Amino acid sequence: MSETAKRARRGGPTIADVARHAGVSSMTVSNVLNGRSQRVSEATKERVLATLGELGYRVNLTARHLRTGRTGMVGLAVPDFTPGYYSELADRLADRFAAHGLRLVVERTSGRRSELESLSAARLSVYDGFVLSVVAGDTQDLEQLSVETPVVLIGERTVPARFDHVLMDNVTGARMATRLLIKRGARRIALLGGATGDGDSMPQLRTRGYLAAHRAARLAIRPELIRPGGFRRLDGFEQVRLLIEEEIAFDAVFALTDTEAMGALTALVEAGLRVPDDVQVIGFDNLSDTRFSVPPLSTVEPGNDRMADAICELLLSRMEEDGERRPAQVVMPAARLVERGTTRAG
Amino acid sequence: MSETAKRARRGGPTIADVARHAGVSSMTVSNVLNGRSQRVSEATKERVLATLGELGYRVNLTARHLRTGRTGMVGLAVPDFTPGYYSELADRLADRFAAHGLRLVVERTSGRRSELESLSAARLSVYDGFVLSVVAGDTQDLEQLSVETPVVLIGERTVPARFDHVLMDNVTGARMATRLLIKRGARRIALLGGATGDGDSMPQLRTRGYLAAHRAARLAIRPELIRPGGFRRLDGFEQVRLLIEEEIAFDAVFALTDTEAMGALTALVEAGLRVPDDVQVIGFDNLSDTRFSVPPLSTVEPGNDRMADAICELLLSRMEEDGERRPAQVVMPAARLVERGTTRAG
DNA sequence: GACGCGAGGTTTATCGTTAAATCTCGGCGT
DNA sequence: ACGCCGAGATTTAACGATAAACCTCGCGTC
Repeated sequence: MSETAKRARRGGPTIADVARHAGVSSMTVSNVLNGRSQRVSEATKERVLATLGELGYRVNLTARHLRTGRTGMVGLAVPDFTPGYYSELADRLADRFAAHGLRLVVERTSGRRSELESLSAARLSVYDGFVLSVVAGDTQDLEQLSVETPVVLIGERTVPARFDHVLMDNVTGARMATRLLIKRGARRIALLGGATGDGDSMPQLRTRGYLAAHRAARLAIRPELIRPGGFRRLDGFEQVRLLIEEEIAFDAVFALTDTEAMGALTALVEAGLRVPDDVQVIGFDNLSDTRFSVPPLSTVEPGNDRMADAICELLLSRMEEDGERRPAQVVMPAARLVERGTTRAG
Repeated sequence: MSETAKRARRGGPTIADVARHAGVSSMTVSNVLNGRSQRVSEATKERVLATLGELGYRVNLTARHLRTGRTGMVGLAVPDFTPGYYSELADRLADRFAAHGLRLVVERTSGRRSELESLSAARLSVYDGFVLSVVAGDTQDLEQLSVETPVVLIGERTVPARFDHVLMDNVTGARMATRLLIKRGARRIALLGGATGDGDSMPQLRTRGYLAAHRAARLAIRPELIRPGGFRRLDGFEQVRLLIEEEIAFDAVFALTDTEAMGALTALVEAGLRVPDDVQVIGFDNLSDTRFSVPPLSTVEPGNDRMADAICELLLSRMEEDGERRPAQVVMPAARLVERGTTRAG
């Protein structure tokens, strides 16, 4: 009776229920569940397994977690769910963690708040490990963040030295991209999403590469070609339209992200400009979609697979029994150019 | 000493630690934490709050969950992180649940296994509610799925009547899209991603709408125009290329998803065909990106916002104290045409 | 015959939090 | 003087699973 009431209130049968039905102790059931077969005879094991199936038992992960301290879940915080760099990263990471018996779950760093909200709160306690992208977050907040959950940071910001950190070589990548455009004949390269200043945000770093390539080639920097704004498809589209509308001459576009480059491409086609004959275009990130634009987009491959590998390895090593002691590491794979159809042939 | 050891082993301070430092009982701390201020005097409250900050206490969600049965988390299972439709859905849902103090976390229904893996296992026990898209999953498996966690299904498959279910009007939407193309003069409409047969998978349903519109217009159905395959950008791109290569005449394209339509658009442009003059194009889903293609894509809006509303409402009502009794509901918002630049003007 | 040993169990004590019941004590009505 | 009240706390008992310590035999050994 009280048992029925319990069942109705919440949850299915517990280990104790199974134990009672099978005429054994809870621990024996637990041992069967966890495959500790040395401690259980073949006969009892059979009996327990039968009862397990009969009652439709499901392990309660929350309880197990409280006791063992492991959930088998790794969290990934992304700025938003829209497809692009982070969804591809998520897929890559999910594969890798799955290979280690861990499941990846993705959370959005809620719209307006800083990422830190998603850390500082107790939210982390649910995960065995956490991957956090530091985009808008303030380095300050990170400093005073104390968590026991292993964390790997991704992103370009300078972060406290105690964190493992995986990042792209933004400056070099951007310099390579710009240099390629110059080498292929471009003289007036529009920079979409650019941001000057000596901070270390992604746009600032990539802009720095853009500027460095210009200086190296002794090419004048034209401030009117550095277009600020977001990095979405729409932003690329609008910035190119504005350039044309304002009659600012340009013969190449370096968009800070592939998504933005795709938008730029669209605007160019719409305006009747030929790519790469009239205007060359290059992006950054090497998203899988970029192979299927027209023409296929030239871009910077920031070492996506190596980054995913590194994130996974670093986090796993921290999650091990005594991996806590190892000093924090910084991994920055080399960037590489992918020349496709939006830049002229060498 | 033993306290230090404990701290070092795992986790920060517990309620008990705080209580000891503040010279009160655990319950008093708990009451302060949960804002049950009627039970705590102003003075003690101050003291506890001070100690809380001093020790850097963070609530352990797992323990709370075990005790209260609530996590404050809602799960969403998607087939992949990358496709556009699910990312947009996830963003929509995250906003809505956030407004109710719940956080949405997204899981991938692991690559090859059926979605049911993500349900049948204990994984669900972590969530207060779960949204599951039934794409490849077998209806059979769903039948024998017994969980206490409230679940809302999304997707086109017929599902057991005991589940709340939100779906698109695939047939009508596809019929409307096809009819529009015919009305605008199309006579040979290629169907990308089509699948005949009387199943109720998304492609089959949308194909049914395509066929129905043809019959209604007494327009011959040409089997060579029904192109099977996936629904990604690449698939749309390749199918159009194949059509051209095989010299199959067509004057319109109905792509089963917007993503695929974008790929088709690219291939058409590349082939020098003008849209919508030579070939009209229409997609399905009304992804936000489609506004920024060239020309902007005409498409079918399946009622995305209403679907998100419905999913949220249904799940929330099930999550309430005694919402379990309400009979299961099926919600299917009306589809609506969005005429943009890839179809001719009326 | 005392002892050790290991296979196959069971008991006990938590993990951190909270619902519910219980305690304490000064004030107040009759 | 006695009972009652209620604000402000405390104590107790879970939630479900499991690590660690502890039983209990039957059997082989010196």
